[in-house]
Amino acid sequence: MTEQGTRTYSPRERMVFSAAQLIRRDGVGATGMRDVAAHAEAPRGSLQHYFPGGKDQLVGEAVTWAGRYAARRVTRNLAALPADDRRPSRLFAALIAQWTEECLATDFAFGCPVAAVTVDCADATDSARTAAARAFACWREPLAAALVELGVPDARGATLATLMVSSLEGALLISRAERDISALTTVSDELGPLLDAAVMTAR
Amino acid sequence: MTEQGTRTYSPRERMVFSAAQLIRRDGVGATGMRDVAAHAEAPRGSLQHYFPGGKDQLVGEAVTWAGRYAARRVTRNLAALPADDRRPSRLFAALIAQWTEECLATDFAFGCPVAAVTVDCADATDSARTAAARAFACWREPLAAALVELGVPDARGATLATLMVSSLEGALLISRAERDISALTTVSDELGPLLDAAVMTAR
DNA sequence: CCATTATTATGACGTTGGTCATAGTCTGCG
DNA sequence: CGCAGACTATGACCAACGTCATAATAATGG
Repeated sequence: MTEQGTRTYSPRERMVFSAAQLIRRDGVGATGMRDVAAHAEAPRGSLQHYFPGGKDQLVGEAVTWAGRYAARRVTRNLAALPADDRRPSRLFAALIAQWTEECLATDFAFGCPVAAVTVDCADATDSARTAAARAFACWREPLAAALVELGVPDARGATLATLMVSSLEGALLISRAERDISALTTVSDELGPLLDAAVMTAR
Repeated sequence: MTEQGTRTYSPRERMVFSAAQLIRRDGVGATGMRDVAAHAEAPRGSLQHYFPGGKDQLVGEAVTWAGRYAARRVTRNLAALPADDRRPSRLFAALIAQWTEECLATDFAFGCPVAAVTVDCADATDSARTAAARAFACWREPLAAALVELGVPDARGATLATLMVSSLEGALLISRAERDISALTTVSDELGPLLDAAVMTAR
């Protein structure tokens, strides 16, 4: 009721959001529709009303939402870079740091929902697989643009963005399995110089 | 019966092997015990006999097997490197190539079983999660040793191995979602120079 | 105030999954 | 032969899931 800064979300939005949360914690198979409704504090009857396409539709929307969320993180972290030190390595470190904090704060309960959908549905439901592909694209696109803005040559922006997302995704996987953030920090430290070197080659 | 080069596997081994195959294709949740027995052409009754610990035990053994399999791949590809060009980038490219061929040959049906178990069970069954962690360690260890043998300083062997596994794992995820191997080749190409540069710094 | 639509409530159906119980078959050895 | 032990066969149980059918309630606009 109280209309503060954070706007109030509709039940439908909450369900998509909750689906993404549960999926990235438990996987697609272990996430039930009833669980989603309960987690979103939304009526169960609304499921078939808002998502007549069933679970496939809900999973698809959840992963799409996750892709846009990741993209927002990129542009936000780019904007937050200090004016006197805007190197690609700083952007990558900031992104890794955000995931790292999330791991620590939640005791490694959450992974990436896009990864979860890919692993669980890549060979089953094609709609979910293509949604995951779009989510990855939606994530890499602003990242490539950010790299170019930071001085990386156009030709390498996209490939380095792919490398960044790959490393982040893999390190997140390892960190979650090991319940230890060292994989994340290692990737950030090792990849930083490579990213900054790409700026120099523009010369 | 006929004792040729490929030895014959026991029903128990076949079930562990089949479990890994099905898990990396469909995920842990979507892989049923009955499916595993059928895929292994093993009697269903043997499940409770060989795996009294139930599905958890089977999943754990499958991911452990996968870790050892990945480790074997590393040492084998290291040994197969040409004598006149033994750079870390060649080893990484060979590993990536193996996954790439597998993706293409199976129309991107399979991912990594360790990733699947991590995504599906990290927050549920702790035994599976620790098994996945051990599998990652079992994979990285010979990789770090290989890098050192190729001239990488001891201090960086482990961290670069982590970076390699992370990138490979993440690129595999993206490639599977996109049904396109470009993420895998990109990672291989971009990371190669960095790996070789680590040899030079030994000077 | 009514009618039409949007939303929510609830129970049931059919399937599938993991697990257990029980009994059967095979194997080797004394 | 006969009897352990290892292995296999099979059906039942219970819980959970996605989906559907049906009805009730709220919101909206004329």
